[in-house]
Amino acid sequence: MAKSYTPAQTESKVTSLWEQARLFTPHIDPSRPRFSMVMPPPNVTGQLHVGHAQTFTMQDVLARFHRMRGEETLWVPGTDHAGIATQAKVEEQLAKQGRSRLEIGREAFVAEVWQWKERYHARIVSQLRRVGVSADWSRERFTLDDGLSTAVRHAFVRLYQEGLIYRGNYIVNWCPHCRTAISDIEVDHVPEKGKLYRIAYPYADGKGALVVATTRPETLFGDVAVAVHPQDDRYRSAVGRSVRLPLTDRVLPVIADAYVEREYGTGAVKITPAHDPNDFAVGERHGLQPLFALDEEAHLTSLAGNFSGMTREEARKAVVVALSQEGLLVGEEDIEHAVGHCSRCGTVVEPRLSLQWYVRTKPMADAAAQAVRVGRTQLLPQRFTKVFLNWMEEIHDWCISRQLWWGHRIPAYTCTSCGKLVVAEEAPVRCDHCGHERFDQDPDVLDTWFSSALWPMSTLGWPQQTPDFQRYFPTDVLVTGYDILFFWVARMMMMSLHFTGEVPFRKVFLHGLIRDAQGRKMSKSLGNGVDPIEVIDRFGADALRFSLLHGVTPGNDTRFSQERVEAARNFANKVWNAARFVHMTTSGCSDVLPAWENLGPAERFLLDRLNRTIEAVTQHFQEGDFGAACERLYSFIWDEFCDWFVEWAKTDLYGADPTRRETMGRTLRFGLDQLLRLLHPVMPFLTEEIWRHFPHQEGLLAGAAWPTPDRQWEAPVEVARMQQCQELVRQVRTLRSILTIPPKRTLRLAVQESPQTPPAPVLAYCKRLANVTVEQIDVDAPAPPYSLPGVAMGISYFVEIGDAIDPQDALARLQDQEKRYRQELARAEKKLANPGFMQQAPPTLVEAEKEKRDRYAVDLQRIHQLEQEIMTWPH
RNA sequence: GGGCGCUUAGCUCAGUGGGAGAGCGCUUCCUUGACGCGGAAGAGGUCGUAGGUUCAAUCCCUACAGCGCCCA
Repeated sequence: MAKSYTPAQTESKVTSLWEQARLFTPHIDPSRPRFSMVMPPPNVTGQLHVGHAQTFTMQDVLARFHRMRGEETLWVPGTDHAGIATQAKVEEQLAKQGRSRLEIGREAFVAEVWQWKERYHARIVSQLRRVGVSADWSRERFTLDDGLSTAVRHAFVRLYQEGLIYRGNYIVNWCPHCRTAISDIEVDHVPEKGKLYRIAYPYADGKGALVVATTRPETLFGDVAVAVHPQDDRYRSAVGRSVRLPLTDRVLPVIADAYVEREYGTGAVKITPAHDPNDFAVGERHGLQPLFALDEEAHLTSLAGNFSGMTREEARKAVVVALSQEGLLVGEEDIEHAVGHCSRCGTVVEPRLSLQWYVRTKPMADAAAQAVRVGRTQLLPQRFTKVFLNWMEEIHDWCISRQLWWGHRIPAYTCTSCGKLVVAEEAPVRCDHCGHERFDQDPDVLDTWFSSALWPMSTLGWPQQTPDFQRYFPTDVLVTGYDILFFWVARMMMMSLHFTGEVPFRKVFLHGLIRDAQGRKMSKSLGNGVDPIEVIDRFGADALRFSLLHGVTPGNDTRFSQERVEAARNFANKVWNAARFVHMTTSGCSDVLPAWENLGPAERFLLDRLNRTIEAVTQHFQEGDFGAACERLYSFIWDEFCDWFVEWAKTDLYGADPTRRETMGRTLRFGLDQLLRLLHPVMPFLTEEIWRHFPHQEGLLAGAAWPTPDRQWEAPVEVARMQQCQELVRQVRTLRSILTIPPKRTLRLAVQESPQTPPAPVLAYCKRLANVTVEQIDVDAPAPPYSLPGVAMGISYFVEIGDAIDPQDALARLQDQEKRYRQELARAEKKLANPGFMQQAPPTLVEAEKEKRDRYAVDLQRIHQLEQEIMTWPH
């Protein structure tokens, strides 16, 4: 094995080994337990960044973990067409070439988008493979595939037939830049400074004026009335009169409607039904015909006379100037209000009356909320449950039509002869109303999330009852970011429960977002997005994966920094070298663990620690706590295995006893074997490569069995003994450091025999680590010359310094230790003397406190003895 | 306005009702036969503020402050 781990050379090789073995394509076997999961499909809009790498690494860890546990594991990969986003990208590209989609037409444009899709799809798949995802590529899906499109049409038609999809003229959130409707949750509300204008609408009879308050004077050309509150005494006489609409010749009625807030502004509001949801409702109630003041690009319409053709912003200024010239601008007041922006392009959203398709969400939302309430689906961390339920309880109908070309075309057809609307999975051939044979299909497409909502079902074959669907649905786990809880998770819940009666997944692990080193969100405009491939090229895929999981808390955001990746790379190298050591020193040994009775204290210590690590890591993976799992793996491997066990092992490996050599060698190999299995889900390439250097029955590590804890490995006595050894070593090292004794110089260590003294084999492990020779002396034996005394967990010892010892110095050193131990002892005694503690603290804790007291009492007693001894030294 | 999260070592962040932790950085030492992408020894924190519950609070509760996110 090479001196350091070189990821570049091994990753592609290991990838092809996995693929040749076809380990990631499960075969249906109902006698086995099963684990299934769908990949949240990344958008083909662009390439992946490290945030994607994180979510897919988490999923990969779960897939590998469950596979190793012997479960028939399916992880379905795929990509999403991302209608509005991808269309915008391609339009941008065309614009750079001086072309536009309207110019080239729908068919040619869609062909362009498919080319874009192919390019980014290929890029995304190659990125995923480099990250190491162990998904079943033979089942890969794309939201616009035939099967998935069939599912979309099927769902649409059924919901329509059930009255859960309807078409209607309502106010939608209209993005004048994207020129499409968007749903409520695609609007970001941003507080902005604005003005509340007071405008005089003169009464038509010339007697005075009614002053209305508005933030949007430019829409006045769409006004159809002025409304006041019916109980507002100020305006009682105004109701029923008429006012003249400023800057126009039109005359408007003054109406009374309880929607008007008397306290806001002047208590009189202009009613513009085509551009405001509340005004629309008022218009409906009063039978008023809406008028469009703004067109689809938010330019003023011909109703605006001289102002027509202006943008909203231009028109506002111009209208205000014109009003003030006519003396109709009564006042303006600075205010702050929430303004809706298109979450895609940032343009201010224009509420606009238009004919759109909607999903009636209420019934489905109730079912979804109930499923979460009773725990059929569990959201983790749990705090997201409240957020989810809250949203579900206040859900609005979902506008699903988009005035785009890239997406699933709405399966609604209008007879060109009689105008009859037909909603059907396939285009109708003949109108059953008039017999005509020509239809126009609705030009619009569906919101991308409509198809995503079906993803866990449609990728498995739904609406067909395929073997995959029957075997793998409902899925077990969904891993995704909390940012798409409403967009996606909620909608999958609704669709799945409605169509199948089942929840789509039993658990949802919601994770946070990856931010840059300064804590900012990664974005294209900031240019702070990180390409996982660049990181992999520099540090290796395993280092990237580990860095993306280590130290993360479920549901919390994480900062990405190169230092973290470097630390992970160093860890990978550490693992590599531990394996290299085992490889070099134990080549003749089998990896079968020797019988327990043949194992020494160091080996038993290792197995005890290993046991706990297996338990902890298994539990953390099951709970989706990847950060905690990595922490545990890191400290077990680095601190316990490398820093201590391997160092102890050297004593036996380089020793003269062939039995010890064999026992230790086999334990080392076994320990490494187990460690590789535990680490494999997180660092699959490195561990698979190391695995190849050792002979195995099980084939690839990716297909090997997950370790199981063994109660027989619990060894509290040996662990305590080895901890004494660790403490003794640490104390000698500290002494060396303080006295600046070169590490090379071997010191003599004399250990007093006592009931607490560990057996000789344990003491023998101290020799190499502290670079000492060890001899045992009688408790009553005089201190060796030139030696400093100390006490370590019940062991009294003398370290021979070799120089003349100043008794004052030795005494001071002991007294310092005594002081610290006294404090500890006092703390323990104080607790034990507290009746409240004795009566109410858990008995185990009281016991532990007693043990602590006894331990410090023994140590203090030994320190006293040594102090007495020093007193007898010549001063 | 409602909800949620965060506030712990210089930086980035874990963590637990009962003796404050990691990584990086910093100081000193070490080319010991796995690893300098390493080893050893250290320095460094009134765990945001003020109350409360408890035998015991960094952890639970309340209020407040600051930062961030979501919803309206």
